[in-house]
Amino acid sequence: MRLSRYFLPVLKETPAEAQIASHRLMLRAGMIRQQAAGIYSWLPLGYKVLSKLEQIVHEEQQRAGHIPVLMPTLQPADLWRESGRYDDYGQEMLRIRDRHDRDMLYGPTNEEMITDIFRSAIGSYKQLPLTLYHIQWKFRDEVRPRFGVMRGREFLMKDGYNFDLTKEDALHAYNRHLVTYLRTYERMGLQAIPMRADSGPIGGDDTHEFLVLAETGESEVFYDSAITDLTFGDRAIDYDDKAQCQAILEEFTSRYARTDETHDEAVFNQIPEERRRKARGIEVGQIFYFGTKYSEPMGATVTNEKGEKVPVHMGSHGIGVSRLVGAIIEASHDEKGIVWPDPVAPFGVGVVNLRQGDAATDAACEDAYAKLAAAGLDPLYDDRDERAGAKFATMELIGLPWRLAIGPRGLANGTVELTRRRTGETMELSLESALAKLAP
RNA sequence: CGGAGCGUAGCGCAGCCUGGUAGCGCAUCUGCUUUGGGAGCAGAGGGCCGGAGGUUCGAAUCCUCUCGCUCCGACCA
Repeated sequence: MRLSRYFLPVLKETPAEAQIASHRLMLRAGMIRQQAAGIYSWLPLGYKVLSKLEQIVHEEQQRAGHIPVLMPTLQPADLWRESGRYDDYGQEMLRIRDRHDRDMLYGPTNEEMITDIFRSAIGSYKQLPLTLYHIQWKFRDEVRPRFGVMRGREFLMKDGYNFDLTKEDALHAYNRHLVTYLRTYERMGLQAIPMRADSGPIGGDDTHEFLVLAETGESEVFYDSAITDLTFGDRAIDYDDKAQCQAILEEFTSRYARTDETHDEAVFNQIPEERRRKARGIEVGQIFYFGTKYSEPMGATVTNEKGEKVPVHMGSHGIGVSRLVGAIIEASHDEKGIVWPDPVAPFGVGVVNLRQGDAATDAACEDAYAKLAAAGLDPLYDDRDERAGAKFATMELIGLPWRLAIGPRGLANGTVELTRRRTGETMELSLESALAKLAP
């Protein structure tokens, strides 16, 4: 992409309303524009990152055999009357009436609707297990939206739902989701720690929240520092292997890690003092097992081997995709701007023309741009008629992992400058060597 | 939902107390000079002063109502 033809409305000054780093940087980098309290348009740069996160989520869900669907944002109130949540949910649910005076709502979550879909088509235990998920916009009419996309009213969430014959199978689905989430967050360059949490209005017995440690997090968390040494890595996983998934759950949840809702000071104090950590975290996902809470009242049953109709065991599992954009920035930025982890960066490399209009420099930049694009590196070429300083500042603000600076000074020696955003480390080398380094 | 603020040019702000030509910086446009860390000079464009009522000869400014947004707290998949 040529910056001169792109839409990247960066701001030199910080809008007054933005309090935390991710919100400030998203506005300054031209990623989002606020349309109302807690409601944002996603501009090209932000949308690109959001799409990359979605893609990673899709890949990891489907790797585990979970099946994508897409449910609507608007739902009929009657479904929610069946589960009893139409009255329970409170004012966070945006209620709408259509032209025929039918009660509708903008979905804050989809347990009822997915249960309805399930019951309309599935009747036998032989069709289980089944896990369906979608990535769709949700609306929760928060009393006080804040922190940009971190606590918006409208937000993009992946929500998945498992249907199983027995509690044991459903708990395997729970474990399987935990495993997929560990890999998902790690692929995004994040450390998200599963912590025992409170189930809240979804209800249920078992639940873990995934938290990214960050000073601006809304949750207070307590953990054993040994847990931050764990990495998922590139493990080969058989998602149908119950023992393997169970072992991973135990590996990642055996150390103390809890939010303030479930914190137990006495247990916490048994950890050696030097490993006790109290910090703040951003909740980026949650998994639940809730059994027959919805299947029973809504009649989602299957016939088992003995010919009996039994309600299915369910769980739901969410990842806050739009919130993750903010969470990644909170976890990865410096005083100059965003520092994207490579896998989620909106562009792979930024090409900076240090002397726009100089024939030799322009030609060298065009050449580099074409080669980077051909190598699949998705370059962003800053070909604006700006001075070098302004281009550097923009590149640092939007946080691309690599910057390739080309100017007459280097060209005289046959070199370009390759700079790593995260470290600031700069190498002067030939274009060919730079290409080899970027696309080995 | 309690408390506190703020709405003036695309962004950041001043002006309001004490009523009388709507301003500053950045950004934008034009020209010239510049050109390796957010350039300089000269010129130009851009405003329903959130909205509606009211007071007044006259309202960005005073009064009333209203809408929107933000912050602190409570709440929060």
